[in-house]
Amino acid sequence: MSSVNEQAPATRMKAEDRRELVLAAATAVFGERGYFGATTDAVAKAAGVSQPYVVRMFGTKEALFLAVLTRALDRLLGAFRVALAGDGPAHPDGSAAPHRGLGAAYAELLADRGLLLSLMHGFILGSDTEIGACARAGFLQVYRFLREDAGFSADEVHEFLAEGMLLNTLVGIRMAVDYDTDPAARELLDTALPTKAEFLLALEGQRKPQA
Amino acid sequence: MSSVNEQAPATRMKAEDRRELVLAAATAVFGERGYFGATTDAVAKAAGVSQPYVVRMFGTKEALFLAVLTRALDRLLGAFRVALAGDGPAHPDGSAAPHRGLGAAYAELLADRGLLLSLMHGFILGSDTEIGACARAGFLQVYRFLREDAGFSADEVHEFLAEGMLLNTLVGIRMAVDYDTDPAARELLDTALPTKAEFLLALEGQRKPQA
DNA sequence: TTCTCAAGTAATCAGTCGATTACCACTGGA
DNA sequence: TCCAGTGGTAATCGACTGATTACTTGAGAA
Repeated sequence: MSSVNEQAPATRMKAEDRRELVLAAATAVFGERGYFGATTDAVAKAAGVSQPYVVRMFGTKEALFLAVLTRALDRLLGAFRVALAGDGPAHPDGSAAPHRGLGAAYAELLADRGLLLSLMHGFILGSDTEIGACARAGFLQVYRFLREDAGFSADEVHEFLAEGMLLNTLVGIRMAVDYDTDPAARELLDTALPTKAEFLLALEGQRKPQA
Repeated sequence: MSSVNEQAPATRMKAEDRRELVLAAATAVFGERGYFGATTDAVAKAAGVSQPYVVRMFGTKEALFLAVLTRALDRLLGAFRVALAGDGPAHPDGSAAPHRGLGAAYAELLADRGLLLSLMHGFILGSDTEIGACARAGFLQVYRFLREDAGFSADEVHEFLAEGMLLNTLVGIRMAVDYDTDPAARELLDTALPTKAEFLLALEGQRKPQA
């Protein structure tokens, strides 16, 4: 219908660019259906290439998923780092309070549904040997960043992560589809996304175009 | 090699009991691998019956998963209700503060890994038409309970749910396996489970029997 | 005792999916 | 210009899985 989707022999492209394109497509697909629910063929179609090419590019479906997780974590930490960097000058009183900046950065990451949802799917598959190890390492990497680089206290990290997991869940459950019809859903979303509710609703394509 | 697992023609049983047994097994399997990752055969083996019987009992795999979600929500709300009921008398000052009681009830539910993890898997599959609808309805049911029956404010529900989602994630990711080796994991778990860390570690079977 | 229905299985099928193989076509340097 | 390597596909295979069918067995009411 729209965005990423071709059909013909797929215009030639440098492998690195194609890889990034496939990773982006895979992130979307894994985010929607999880590791087991996603198929390499769905990823291939979303990326506009053939299924065997996707598999050969990463070796196995599992390796592809791990690549998606790694890329998502890189993006997450990257966004956090720029938020942290741009936070200092804008803070005249000198004392540390990067919560706002990092929170906003996180909220913006929600724009790519697949990114945080793929991570979330990975988190929940902790029983899987390889995926679990990757997920734990990534989660702890984020923890350490918040604790050490961002200067959060243990309680602050804890609160920040809890907030993040709730947001991920609300996006995953597509709570926004009930925003207009269920008062509880509306209140919950308004509370969880103080000023961002409209923004989130829009990018979920759940709202009529509205005036 | 322990708990639920038989082999021979499965001793005869009343359908209702068998159904509960299968639901318990399915909860464990879905909790570990998610909806798509779990197989009806794995559920059957865990319940000690044949695979066709599992399917015929619920019609489809999806119906089985929905039954698991419904049962999990019933248990969750049931545990909340008893916690809320037993909370009144123990509170001499009269003012409302059921947070402790409900939090403890939730922590105890973590003992059944599958219960909250199956829910979590359902939550994240919000894009699926049927599962998503069931998950949203259940989530909102919990929200309303906390808001109306437990008397939480919108902010309190929000905080309580965030905490819950983080706990679910920590259980799903099996963070406890890194408790002994990674200081960050230890700090995170100690912060998230103030007094319950040891308890959680034990029931994940991740700790050596310890003195 | 007998008869019937509920509890349960074995066998098997059709669709799906990840992976493999063999092949094709462009592009850029010698 | 040629040719080698890279970017890509078509065809297909084997394993897995959810579902279906047809059959078996035990318990309890008449």
